[in-house]
Amino acid sequence: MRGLQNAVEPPTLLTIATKYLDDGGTGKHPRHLVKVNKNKAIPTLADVARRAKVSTATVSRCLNSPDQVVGETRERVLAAVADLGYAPNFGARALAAKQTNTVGAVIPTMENAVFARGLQAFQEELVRHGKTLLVASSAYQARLEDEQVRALVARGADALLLIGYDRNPKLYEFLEKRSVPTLVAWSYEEGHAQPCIGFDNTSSMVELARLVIGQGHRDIACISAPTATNDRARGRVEGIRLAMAEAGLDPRDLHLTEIAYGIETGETAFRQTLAAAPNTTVVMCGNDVLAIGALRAAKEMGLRVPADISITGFDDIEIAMLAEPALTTVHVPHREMGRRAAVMLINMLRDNETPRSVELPTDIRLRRSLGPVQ
Amino acid sequence: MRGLQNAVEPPTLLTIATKYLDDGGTGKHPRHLVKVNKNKAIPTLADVARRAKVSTATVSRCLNSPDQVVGETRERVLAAVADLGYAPNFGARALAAKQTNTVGAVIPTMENAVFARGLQAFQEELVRHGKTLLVASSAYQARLEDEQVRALVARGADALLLIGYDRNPKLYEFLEKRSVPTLVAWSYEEGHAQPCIGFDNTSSMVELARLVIGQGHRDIACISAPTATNDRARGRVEGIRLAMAEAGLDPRDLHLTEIAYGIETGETAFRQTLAAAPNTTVVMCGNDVLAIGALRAAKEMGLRVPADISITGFDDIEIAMLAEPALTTVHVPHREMGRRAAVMLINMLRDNETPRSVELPTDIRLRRSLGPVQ
DNA sequence: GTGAAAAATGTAAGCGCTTACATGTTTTCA
DNA sequence: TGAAAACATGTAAGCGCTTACATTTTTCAC
Repeated sequence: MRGLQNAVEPPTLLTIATKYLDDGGTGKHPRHLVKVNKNKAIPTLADVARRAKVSTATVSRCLNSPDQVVGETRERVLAAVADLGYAPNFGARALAAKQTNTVGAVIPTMENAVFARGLQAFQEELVRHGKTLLVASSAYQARLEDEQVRALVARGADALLLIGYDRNPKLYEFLEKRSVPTLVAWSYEEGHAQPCIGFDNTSSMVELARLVIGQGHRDIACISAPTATNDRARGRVEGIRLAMAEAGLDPRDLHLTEIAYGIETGETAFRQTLAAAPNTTVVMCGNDVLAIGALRAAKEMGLRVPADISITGFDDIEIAMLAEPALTTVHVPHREMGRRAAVMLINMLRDNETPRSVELPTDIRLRRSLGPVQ
Repeated sequence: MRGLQNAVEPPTLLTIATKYLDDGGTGKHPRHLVKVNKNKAIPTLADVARRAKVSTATVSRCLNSPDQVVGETRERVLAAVADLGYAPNFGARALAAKQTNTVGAVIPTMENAVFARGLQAFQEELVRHGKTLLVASSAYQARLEDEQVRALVARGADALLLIGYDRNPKLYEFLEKRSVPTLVAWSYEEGHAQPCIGFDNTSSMVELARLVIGQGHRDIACISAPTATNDRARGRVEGIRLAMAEAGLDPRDLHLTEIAYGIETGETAFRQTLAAAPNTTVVMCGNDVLAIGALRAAKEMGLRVPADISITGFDDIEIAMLAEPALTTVHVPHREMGRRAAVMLINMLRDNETPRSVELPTDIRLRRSLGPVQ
């Protein structure tokens, strides 16, 4: 930021001299350097005002609401701004104006394409409205997420985008107390104080599971991220169970393995699953990354997909389509979610009111990795 | 941010009453609301100080250099902080301390896994040092990048991470003038004022091209991102040419197609390439994403890879290994690059000096998509 | 126990903006 | 033509921190 200069540069001869001489010996400024505008000190509003022979208020108005200033004056000020290479000091502006024009987002990780995509669209839309994005990631850890949220708020985030609803109620209280508009994405659930934009993880998975069951599968296994602190993962597992119950199967028969997201972990979980439940005919995975791992493990084990075993994913990231065989999965409109999340948050900031939550549709992408039971 | 509350909430009865009564009728505060700590006004440092019965300086020290405060006092202050739910005001802190503890990064896009990965590692390392990440993306457009860099600086970024060296010299001047420490990543080139961390795009590609030529390929085509404003893309193409010259081939015979990065664009470019240069036996792509597109197009065209045509990529993202056939590519240590970039930038911020640039090694991942000429 | 040095804490001056209100100047129109 | 309204600009009070320097308290060698 602008003042940095003073902090990082060793005093030059000029500034040192200034230090002791420039207050005219009155002793009124015993401790602070007086700015010397040569010597590349960074210009302030006051410098601009002086040069343009107007008050600081007028300069400020020129910059923030130019139509309040008459043409001639404005030009003079703008010329001074250009001459001096002036740019406003961020901290001062934030302090005085009580907003930073910065929006924070805490996501599990940028390494999963779903978040990278969503965030990219989110950021693009923010820029369009003159906002900047602060990013932090939680690595799917509640404690880290908590810290990051607080850090972003402390860093002046005017509003926040969070993924999913599961988190410490204290954190929501904190956000409430600080009146930080917060939007939840990647989930759609009724009955929360915070608005959301997302999709219904449960019913999306119900739909996919119906399709799976329709193919004759009865021995279903699921590889999921840990469900205890992840409402999206929980919803997806629940979806499978609901569809099973609906089809007259016992939901308790679902063979569930919980493991962190990752290709390697997906491989591991797949092996474990088949070791523990050898009759499994389909492995429904909590996301595409796990499914890719499962696919790879299946290949290594000499199993043909889908002849010997079917595998499904969730998200429809690029890999899903490129895998061999291509992955049956649930397509989620990540980019749209990101873009619209930005719009909602900007409106919340402007109108200071809670908007209606938005449910986005998902759809099944039926590809070769899912086949009928042999 | 903190003071937002005043700005967005309509005055309540309580605050209205306060407005006119609370200065004890002295008229000393005719225009400003006096804070009412009930009624969810946001606590300030002064509130904490009052409650802990210490000075604001002590509270500040507790928060910023706790070891300067004796145990008992510190606990009392921290208790007050917790009771009040205090968190420092960002703008005030930035203004007074002349730094934001915020680092900016402008990358082409988060949607390419290489940047997502690098940025993820970058961010994790920043967090470890108490810094926050400001992100913007340029979509590979110079003008947009220029704007974003200026925006991040205006938003108080203490330091900046940029991708590649190619950009308007004016922008470098600007950064120089504002003394914003800047690190260039994804490139390694000598002779620039800004330090960098990255790899030598040219020599990495030379190595891969040697391997290709070693397999007997003579009719080489290349699909690259536009080279005019992208030193990395330019270096890679140059690498192919160098290797050709070295092998006694005419570098001008390289059939080059420039197109934006993307799977679809890769497909398109591949078709164009084979239409224009049907004797091509290998298509070397500027990155993995283009290569995946090429691979797909080849399949659609009924070409066997590598029997009929070889294809190579660059980056070694996840998809490269999962593709069918798996992609021969140049492995780049993106995560390490991101992590170390953060460390370098933090050191630059601390020591206020330009560090030595760091060259990271790359290595070839030879996989099935490259084979000998038939 | 004493005095000096070290450690802890307090005081208060900014940091560079925004903006409520005050003041001065030009329009408008009866 | 003159009073009111509309407009342009100025004045100066914060915004909530950090930190240089001042003051008070503790520590410790002798």
